[in-house]
Amino acid sequence: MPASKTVSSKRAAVIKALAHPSRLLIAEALMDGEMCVCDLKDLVGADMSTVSKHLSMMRQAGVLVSDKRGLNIYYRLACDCLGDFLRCLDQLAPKKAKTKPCC
Amino acid sequence: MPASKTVSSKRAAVIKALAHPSRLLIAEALMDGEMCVCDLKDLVGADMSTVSKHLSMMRQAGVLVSDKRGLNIYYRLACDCLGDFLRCLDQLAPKKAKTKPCC
DNA sequence: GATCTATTTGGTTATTTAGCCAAATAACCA
DNA sequence: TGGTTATTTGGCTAAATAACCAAATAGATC
Repeated sequence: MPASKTVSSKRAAVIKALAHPSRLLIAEALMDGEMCVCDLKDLVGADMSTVSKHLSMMRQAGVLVSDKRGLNIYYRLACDCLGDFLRCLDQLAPKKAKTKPCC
Repeated sequence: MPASKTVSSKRAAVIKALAHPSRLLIAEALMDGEMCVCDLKDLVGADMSTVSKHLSMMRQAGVLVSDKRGLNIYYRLACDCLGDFLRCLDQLAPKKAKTKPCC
């Protein structure tokens, strides 16, 4: 496997961690600050075990960081740059239709 | 389905278009300028039909734009902002290990 | 019009992913 | 200690994805 491909694999794993509606929703919500799993479960509207698996996948990819306090586990974005990342996204997939698709 | 979720679905589709080693490799290569399918096939090292399906998926997501000239079809990035997007990625998934994972 | 070339499309198969339920774990409180 | 709450893990099934091959399409060129 060429070096350029293994690099792309690592990077693709990070992107994949955001490439699901629920996971992206979680990432967007965490831009405003940390949240615990039960709050994220309410946000996503899925089984807590499902949300938990999304979260551990995002943590493993390096996108999220977790922190246990009392009974709750709080998750937050690992990197501020994710905000820019998501804003770039809006240029490609705008919430409201524009005359030109991008840029 | 809540509005925030449909928005996340559209955005997730864009991210998904980059969330595969071959597709990311393609996007990275296209940062240097347009390429035709047969060149991208050599880059990725997969069957041309496989590459073609990746490309049409990326085009549908709004990430790529294509342009037919003569017998060839040339693909290029739809948006310059993708460069920033990928650079942010490097902070989360660096090519070389850093002491701290991010930021 | 026939043929060549580049690309896409359709079909099939193997693999991966996402979801839920039930059970396990871990921390707190009585 | 035993119970309660929050979260994770394991197991299973259904759905989505990626890969290949073969066939179809669409332009060039003869």
